Amino acid sequence: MSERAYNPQEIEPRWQKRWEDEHAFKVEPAPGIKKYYLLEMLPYPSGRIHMGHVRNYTIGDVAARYKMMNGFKVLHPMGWDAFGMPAENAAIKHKLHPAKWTYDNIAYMRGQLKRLGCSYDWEREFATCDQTYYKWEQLIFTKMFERGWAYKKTSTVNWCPSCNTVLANEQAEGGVCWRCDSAVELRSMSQWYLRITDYAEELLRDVDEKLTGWPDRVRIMQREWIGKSSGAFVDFEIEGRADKIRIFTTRPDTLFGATFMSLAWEHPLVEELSRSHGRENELKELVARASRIDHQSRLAGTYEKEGAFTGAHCINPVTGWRMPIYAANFVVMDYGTGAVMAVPAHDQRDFEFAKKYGLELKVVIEPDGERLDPSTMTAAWEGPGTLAESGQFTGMRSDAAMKAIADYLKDKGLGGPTVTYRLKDWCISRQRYWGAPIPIIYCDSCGPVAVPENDLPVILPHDVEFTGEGASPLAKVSSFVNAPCPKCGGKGQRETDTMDTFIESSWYMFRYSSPKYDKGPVDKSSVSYWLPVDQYIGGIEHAVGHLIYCRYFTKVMRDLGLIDLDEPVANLMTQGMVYKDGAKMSKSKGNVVDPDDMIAKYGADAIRVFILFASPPEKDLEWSDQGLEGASRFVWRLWRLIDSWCEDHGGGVASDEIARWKHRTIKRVTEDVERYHFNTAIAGIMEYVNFLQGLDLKSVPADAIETLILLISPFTPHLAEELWRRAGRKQSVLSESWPVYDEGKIASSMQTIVIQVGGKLRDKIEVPTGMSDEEVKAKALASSKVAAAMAGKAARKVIVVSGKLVNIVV
RNA sequence: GCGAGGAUGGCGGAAUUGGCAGACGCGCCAGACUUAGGAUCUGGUGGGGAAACCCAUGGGGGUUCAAAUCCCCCUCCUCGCACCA
Repeated sequence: MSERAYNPQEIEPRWQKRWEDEHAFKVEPAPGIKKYYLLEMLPYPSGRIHMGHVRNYTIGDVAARYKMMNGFKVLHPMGWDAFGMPAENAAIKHKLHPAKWTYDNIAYMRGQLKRLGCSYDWEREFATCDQTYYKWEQLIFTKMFERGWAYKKTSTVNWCPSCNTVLANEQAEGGVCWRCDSAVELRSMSQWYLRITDYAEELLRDVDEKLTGWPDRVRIMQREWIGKSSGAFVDFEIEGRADKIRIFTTRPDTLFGATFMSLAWEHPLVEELSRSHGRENELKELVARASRIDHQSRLAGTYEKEGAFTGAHCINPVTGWRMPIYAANFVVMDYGTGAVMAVPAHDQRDFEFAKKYGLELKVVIEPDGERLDPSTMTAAWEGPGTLAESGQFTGMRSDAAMKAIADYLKDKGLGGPTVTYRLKDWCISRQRYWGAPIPIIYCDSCGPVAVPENDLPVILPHDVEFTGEGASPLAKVSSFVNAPCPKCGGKGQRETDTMDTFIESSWYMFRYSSPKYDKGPVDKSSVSYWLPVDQYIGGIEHAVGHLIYCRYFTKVMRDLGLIDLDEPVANLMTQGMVYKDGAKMSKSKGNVVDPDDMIAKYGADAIRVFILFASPPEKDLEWSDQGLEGASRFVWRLWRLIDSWCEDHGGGVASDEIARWKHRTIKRVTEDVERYHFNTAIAGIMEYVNFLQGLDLKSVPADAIETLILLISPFTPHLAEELWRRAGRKQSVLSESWPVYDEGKIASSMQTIVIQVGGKLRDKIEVPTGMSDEEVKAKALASSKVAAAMAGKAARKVIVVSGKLVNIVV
């Protein structure tokens, strides 16, 4: 056998260069031709790609190449989510400028992606830290500001008193600073917010109506994240004061049973009420303990419910009951209004609290067939029932009373029906350098003013000192800070916070449609051709964050008139993680497998085969060096088979059997690729290869081999191109059509029928295809094995499944 | 606690509609070629049994001629949410 050794280290770079030189993956809109937008989630340029990236991009690349061969114009772009903290940390630690660190990383990682052989249109590449990108993001922000969709509000941030800096939540886990382990403090700061809650209802509705191509798991997570809850609000008068306490409840039917009031300890009224009643010491102790409850025990619910009486009372608006006002550690400030009317007889938390502090219970819902006695109850009754001691509503069913009481409150001006969302407005201020500057100038006389479009972008200044201390690094750059007011020309100071990097990744999929467009964020006609994304692929970890924000931005951009689209992504796939030795790959565990090493040793095609074959895309994948060896062996086998055939083939004529195998394999691989079952698609190709290997290659016709090359091309693109030329073809496999199967050629003249007796396999017979059920039944009953199994008993019933099986019931 | 998903050989996994359980691959065993094999090729490989056969898809029950697949109960694992009023 004369054979040339398979040499991926030579073949792969050669084909990668050729694709690049020939702009093989460059696409432009072609009206009238079907398009396909395939997108993988924007990577952060951390330095090197990891196996999770390899998996993500390999899955995407197979789908992209498959669609190309099916005649689609495929938009398959790649770029960089380039702003963010790691760049700044590198600057602090290694004295590298974040821009240099970032662009160096991008250059290296771009090379890695090219070595994987992915089919990206590199001419559309951009980094989100490019001025030409964030300029348009700043424009979108100013338009939102002008409409009141972006606003400032005071809220708390994590502050490390030792490092003298603001910490992100992930840097303050467990309430300690990630760098120095000091206890983290909370500080009030004025920050920018986006009114995502204005879109809560539409975001929720479209989860059901428009995200039909998304996994249910993600849709459920989004629904819960938005967290819509219907109920009523009620205003309670405070004794001796003009202001009121507003509460939200999902159980207005229990209003007549409200006997005290619970406020979050951060509630603005708590301190004032306690002070005016001389009870600030008691409150201080509660706050000291409550603010120390860490995230872990809050989740586990392992801390005790406790509270502090403020000394003040409010009045139940329907009963006139004097309700003591407590600060309670289990009421959270950032849901509803941070105030809860306590109904101890019908809410378990309130029940426990009332027992601890000796507060009164009032039963207002009687369960069916049972009478509740406040003095002997051991738990709250939270179920439905008939209203008792509830004025005009007494005797009404609780479900009907919910609406009736809410409507009554509205009539009397005491409250009314309302809905509450768990979703909160999006805080986008970051006290960081490496982000897009928020384009606002504070003027002493005009207040905050948006930077006009002509003055955009507000460029991030290059020369900044990175100490890791202080609040916003930009605040120390006077040349940046001082700027005239765009309105009155007077003295002004720039906003020195930068934007959350989730903003960049919220609209990049639109920018890819017209990445060089310089008259606005996007060219509307390009967006209408390419969008929505037909297939989006990425990690499940973005199920609520990124995937809600980009949906929100789509609606905002639509309402700003920039695009005509309600949802950015038609179909979503969330791929599983890559593990090694049962754990997520990480430097600290020392179980990282470096893609570069593997490419150098086995070639990209072998890695692609391994990663696709080892597990279906949605499931987690366990890395296996032996599995990779096996994939590599298969690639070698493919090479040898086809190479040997090219060396010496005798113009064979297709036998029925070869044709049957060919068409059957095309069918199987096509159907499996369509539903993203790449592991079984590859298994099907392996079986075909096993079959061909058993033949005298001289008898194998060209179409059998050519079909094989085309079928493997999305999986092992370099190998396919090389072998395609070897087989005498001049054009790239990319310009070939995906093979088509002929159902008529798949059918065999004989078929195997399984014979069961009492549901157990007893024999198999070969019959001509299309034999009638009656004849098959007769043949089955004639089998000697069947006779033995029946042991002389008569058949009570015979079930025949055409072309498949006969089951004889005795 | 609530919600979602899952459990199939030594391992990864397959079985599209209820119809031959274990495709394909890894590993392992045997053989061929070989100075050599961690290369390549051939064959074997769920468990028990000499065999006929029997047992087997986390455990238990059920529906059905027929169940990995449908229904009920239970165990364990993974993920998400969580004092949300």
